[in-house]
Amino acid sequence: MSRRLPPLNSLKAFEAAARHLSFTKAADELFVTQAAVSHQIKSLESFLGIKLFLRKNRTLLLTEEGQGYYLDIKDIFSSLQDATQRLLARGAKGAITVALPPSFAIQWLVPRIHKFSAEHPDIDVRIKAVDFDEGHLTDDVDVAVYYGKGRWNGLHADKLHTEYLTPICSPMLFQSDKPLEELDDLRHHTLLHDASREAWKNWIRHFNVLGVNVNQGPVFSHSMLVLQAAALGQGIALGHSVLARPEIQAGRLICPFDEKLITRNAYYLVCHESQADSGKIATFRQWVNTQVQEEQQDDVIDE
Amino acid sequence: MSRRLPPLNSLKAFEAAARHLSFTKAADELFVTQAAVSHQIKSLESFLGIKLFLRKNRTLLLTEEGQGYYLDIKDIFSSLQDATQRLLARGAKGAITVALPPSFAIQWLVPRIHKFSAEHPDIDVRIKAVDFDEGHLTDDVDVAVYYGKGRWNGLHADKLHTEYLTPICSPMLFQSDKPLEELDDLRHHTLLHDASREAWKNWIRHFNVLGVNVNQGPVFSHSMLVLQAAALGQGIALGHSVLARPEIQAGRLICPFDEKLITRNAYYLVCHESQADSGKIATFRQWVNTQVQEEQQDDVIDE
DNA sequence: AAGTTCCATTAGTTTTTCTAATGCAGATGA
DNA sequence: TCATCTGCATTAGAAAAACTAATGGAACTT
Repeated sequence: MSRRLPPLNSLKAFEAAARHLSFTKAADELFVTQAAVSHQIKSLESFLGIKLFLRKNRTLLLTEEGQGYYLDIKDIFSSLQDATQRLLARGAKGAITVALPPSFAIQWLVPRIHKFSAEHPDIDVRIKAVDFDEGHLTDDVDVAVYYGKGRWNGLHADKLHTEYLTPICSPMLFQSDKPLEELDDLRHHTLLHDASREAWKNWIRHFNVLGVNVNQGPVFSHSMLVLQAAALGQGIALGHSVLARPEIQAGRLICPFDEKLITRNAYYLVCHESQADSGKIATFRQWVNTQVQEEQQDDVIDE
Repeated sequence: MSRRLPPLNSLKAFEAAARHLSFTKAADELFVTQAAVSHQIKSLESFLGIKLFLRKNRTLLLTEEGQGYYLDIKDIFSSLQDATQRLLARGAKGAITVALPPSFAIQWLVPRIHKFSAEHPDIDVRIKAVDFDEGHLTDDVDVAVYYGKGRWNGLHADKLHTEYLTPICSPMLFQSDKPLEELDDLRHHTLLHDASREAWKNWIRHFNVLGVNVNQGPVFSHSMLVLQAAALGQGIALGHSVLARPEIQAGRLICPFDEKLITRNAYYLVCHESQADSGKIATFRQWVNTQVQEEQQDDVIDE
């Protein structure tokens, strides 16, 4: 296939120059200098071996050949514009797949997603709960929620909530005969653990709580299970503020203490850097960020 | 007009990569490395914010969006190809205007131009005789014949004939009673001058001819008039080999001496450098050069 | 398990494109 | 009619884009 195409960037200059019949105006439009346009046109003319413009005294005219070529090129640019527009429109709607840990899905995204769907009926959201791994941003997943420090290579990450850890338990437990007045009273209670006992261990150490055996109490594989156990009065969990929030607001869980340990990790909404700012992904990111902001403002007002 | 066009050169890479479904093959086609294609595609995808390819294990696939875009882009490139082809075809035929001195037109081009027209019926030749000036390669003149040293700024020049000057006169004069056996006999004859008397002056000096008064004899404004005067037996002209040739061949003029002074100047076919190698101008140049070559070969054989 | 095949990435080079400063020629205008 | 302006061309050098060579990784093949 003999594809001797003209230098494409020169065509851009040619189209503008022919439209304005002025190199200077074309240059303004393209945000370059008049000299740049002059160079480009010259290189196009010399590639084609055909004069496209007649440089008259003070006006610029198209040659016959130039006129004909301009009409063609104009259409071609317009087609390209259309095609690109269609592509972008297509990228702006359709399905978006979100991968995230089940607990975050249940406690945060699912209760809110209907609002997104109402605002953006074009975008069909698919929620894919995955056991946490940080490798889920694959071909069929557009965005994911990761828990971590916010630095992933080649990925764009929006921090969602500033999280803290605080003990939570059923209100029944709080009213029971075992005291829960001060931190040291934790020694009388069962601790409920999430995946490992590290979280409680850090918390206890940080607030210098005495007499607590952190190695006791059941370990659950998922945060949701811990919350469930706590709600059922089986012990005291160390609640993530974000995940526990709905249960606390519903009154099924309470925070017996005011001590809050701000975590170094947080939930992040991540996507490929290159896709962060366009189409449906940008739309989704924007919506999520707005949600989070509104909630954190509410928190401030609550306190 | 919001023209956010994608980077045009990336589109070239995209089209090839999508057609081959392989960056490596696209790179081969475009005579670049695979890395270059990879970069271009990446920049296009990041401009659009949309993944165009799925990089699978060992195969490359277009995404849905990429597929749609490819079909559009393919057509666009093909339109561009067509438009450019049409333009070049148009540049290859149509009218060609030649500006040249009247004498050269009459003695050389006009007698031969019918051959060109026969070989290239698409090209309509227009001959514009102009009094010599070297400024005639303007907008409506495609090629010109200049007399000079062959160096004109920004112009392409093909040397036509190696010229020499030698006295010429009517055969009648040669047979008359005034002798014309050796150079010094020139003193007995009228010299016919072309525009100025410099030419004869140089010739006389170069061959060390004695006793000739160069300041005598009529001066004519055009070479043609000198030839005409010589043919009518009014004196001895200093003939340009190229211009006098037809008259000599026809027997209306003869060269009484063998002394020939090769000129520093010559006739050149000139055109704009940028247009020299394409379209009808290239065709015309090629034809003229062929003519000249054939004639000079004939000359060699004649001698 | 070693060898392939393809694409991605990195750093550095080459090429292209652009700019700033002038030049030039033909209007325009006092 | 002389100075000024407007618009394109040209030049040399700066900036940006494109490309290369080398290397790495992942998933096939043998």
